[in-house]
Amino acid sequence: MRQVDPIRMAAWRRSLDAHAAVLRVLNSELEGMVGMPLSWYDVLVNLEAAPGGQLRMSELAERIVLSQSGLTRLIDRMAQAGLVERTHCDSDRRGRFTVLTEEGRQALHAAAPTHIDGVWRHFATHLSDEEAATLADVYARVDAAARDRSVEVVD
Amino acid sequence: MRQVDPIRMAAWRRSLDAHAAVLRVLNSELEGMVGMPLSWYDVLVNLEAAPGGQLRMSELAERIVLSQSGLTRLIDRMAQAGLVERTHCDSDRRGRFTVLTEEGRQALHAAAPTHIDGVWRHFATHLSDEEAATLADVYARVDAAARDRSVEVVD
DNA sequence: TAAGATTGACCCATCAATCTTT
DNA sequence: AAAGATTGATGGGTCAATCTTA
Repeated sequence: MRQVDPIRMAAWRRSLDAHAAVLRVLNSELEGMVGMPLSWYDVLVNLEAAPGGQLRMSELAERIVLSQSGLTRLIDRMAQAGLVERTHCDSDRRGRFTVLTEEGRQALHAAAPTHIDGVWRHFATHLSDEEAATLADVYARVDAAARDRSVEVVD
Repeated sequence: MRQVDPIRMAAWRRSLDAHAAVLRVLNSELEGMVGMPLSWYDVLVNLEAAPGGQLRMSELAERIVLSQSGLTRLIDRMAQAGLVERTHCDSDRRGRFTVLTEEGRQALHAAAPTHIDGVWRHFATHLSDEEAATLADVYARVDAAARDRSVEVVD
């Protein structure tokens, strides 16, 4: 069992609280301005960045860090709202694609300015260039390690 | 409306995903090893650090970034399990205190090694000393700004 | 009237079980 | 039997309304 030094523990606690606080504000602003929860926005962003505007359910679930069942229900609601559609995968008929609709693309573009402005005001404006680079670097490593628990060694 | 440069946006997205992934692992490990969710652990840590092992509901809600109603229900469950008790505040009888019980203190000490070890393996071990100091510093500013939305200026 | 806390109605996520396809 | 996705049961969170005390 390892100990964690005070500086690293402070980094952990501060980042936890700050993330919770920022997420709460961003969610509330996006919901209030364009009536869209942040979880929907994340799905739309990932779909638009994907080739053909479509992703497998399992792939999408992994990207937005959501359980498969949680994603099924999230996509249910978004499909109900017309922002995405489901199609079958020809090569493997167990799988399904979630496809961005034109309406979904427009909703994303309508929401983006509010969201990006919020990220600026509540997060990015507080970082120097060096700090931003450090965060991007650090969290790329942390993220990769947490997602790939098979490399976990008790040490 | 501001734009956010690619480095800061990368810092934001990476930190979001990494936090979600790390929280998921820590929660799962704590739940599996000692049968306690992370939300309970956070409450216990805050109570133990407070003078007299007690905090007002509103104060506790703010610290763990939870709505007041959410906290009421969280404390309901923890009191049911015997880890905390509620008392009334003499000077202002609208308010109530949540007090750490001896059982709660023991549960915290039983859970701490697992949690601290998890924070080390999934987060702290990936940071250099300089990076840890940077994160603690950055998130102290971000947290303060997000909590105090009254200082928010559209700019 | 306002503040602190709680409750009711509702939304959303997870685990375990299930169904289909490989 | 295993993988991809979905469903049922359940736990836990938020907003708006309510109750009590200041």
